[in-house]
Amino acid sequence: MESSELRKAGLKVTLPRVKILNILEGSSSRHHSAEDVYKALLDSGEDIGLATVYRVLTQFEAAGLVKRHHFEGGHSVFELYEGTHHDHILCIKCGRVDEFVDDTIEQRQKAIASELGYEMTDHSLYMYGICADCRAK
Amino acid sequence: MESSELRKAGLKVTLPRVKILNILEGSSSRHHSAEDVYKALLDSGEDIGLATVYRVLTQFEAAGLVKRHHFEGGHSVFELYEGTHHDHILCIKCGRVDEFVDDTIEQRQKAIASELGYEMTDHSLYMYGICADCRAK
DNA sequence: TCTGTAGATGAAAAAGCTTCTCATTATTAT
DNA sequence: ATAATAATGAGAAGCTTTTTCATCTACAGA
Repeated sequence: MESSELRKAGLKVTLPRVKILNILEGSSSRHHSAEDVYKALLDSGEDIGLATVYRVLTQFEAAGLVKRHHFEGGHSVFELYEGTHHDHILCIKCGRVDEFVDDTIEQRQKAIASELGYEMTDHSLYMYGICADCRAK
Repeated sequence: MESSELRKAGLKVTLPRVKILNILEGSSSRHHSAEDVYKALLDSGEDIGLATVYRVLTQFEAAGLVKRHHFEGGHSVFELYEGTHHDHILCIKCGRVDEFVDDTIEQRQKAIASELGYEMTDHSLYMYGICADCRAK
């Protein structure tokens, strides 16, 4: 059960945190805005405030349970972190998101960071385009 | 003079637009938030509203004079577009920004987009880390 | 050069998204 | 069970950015 994940993260096991974790784990889509999570909570009859959703997601991020992305458009998107880094490509028409990993790119990034004297802590690669479905229309 | 750039972009040559273009062109730093530009205008004695700064920067972006970046931290950063794409690495301690281009990465990106069925319209790679200076401290 | 009109501006209000405040409530170690 | 500590909800507040609207300006044509 999820409580162990929460305990491991040093977080008290509370109803909001369990419910939010449920939503992140048991949803067909992998990327959620805070608003998405909040609406899903309302839909399932939970009376949890938006402030709590933001707080909990931020804590989850700090605990490494969740990764926060800054897709274009201003708002944050959260994704369960499952131990594997990957990058994203988004369709600007329909919002579809695909994920990928490319070792060549990963290695060049590391090399570039150290060439420039940086100790890399994070990196994010977003590509934007029009997906096959939208082009077919 | 700058008026030709504005005319070429189909924009009337107005004082706010000329001044803002001046700031973008004649500044030591290449990356500016809207607030930065606004403050620079105030400092040089111009009485131009923040709303106009945003409007003008957005128009410049649409006209291809400027590129908008979404660095982490919520707000947009604008950079004069000089015909060459490049990516960024940012120091999370001091805010320093370095730029780089890597053909290997560029080509892998194109390949990945088409493998996934996308027609790529844009891409952005941001790396975050601690620069040499900050590590030395 | 004058003038009309489409377009640009400033100020303030509004709109998102996100965080903070604080009184109340729930969790957990004892 | 209880005390101490942390979490929650509701609303206010904060930030960045956009919109509204009345006023003003650039510039094409007379």
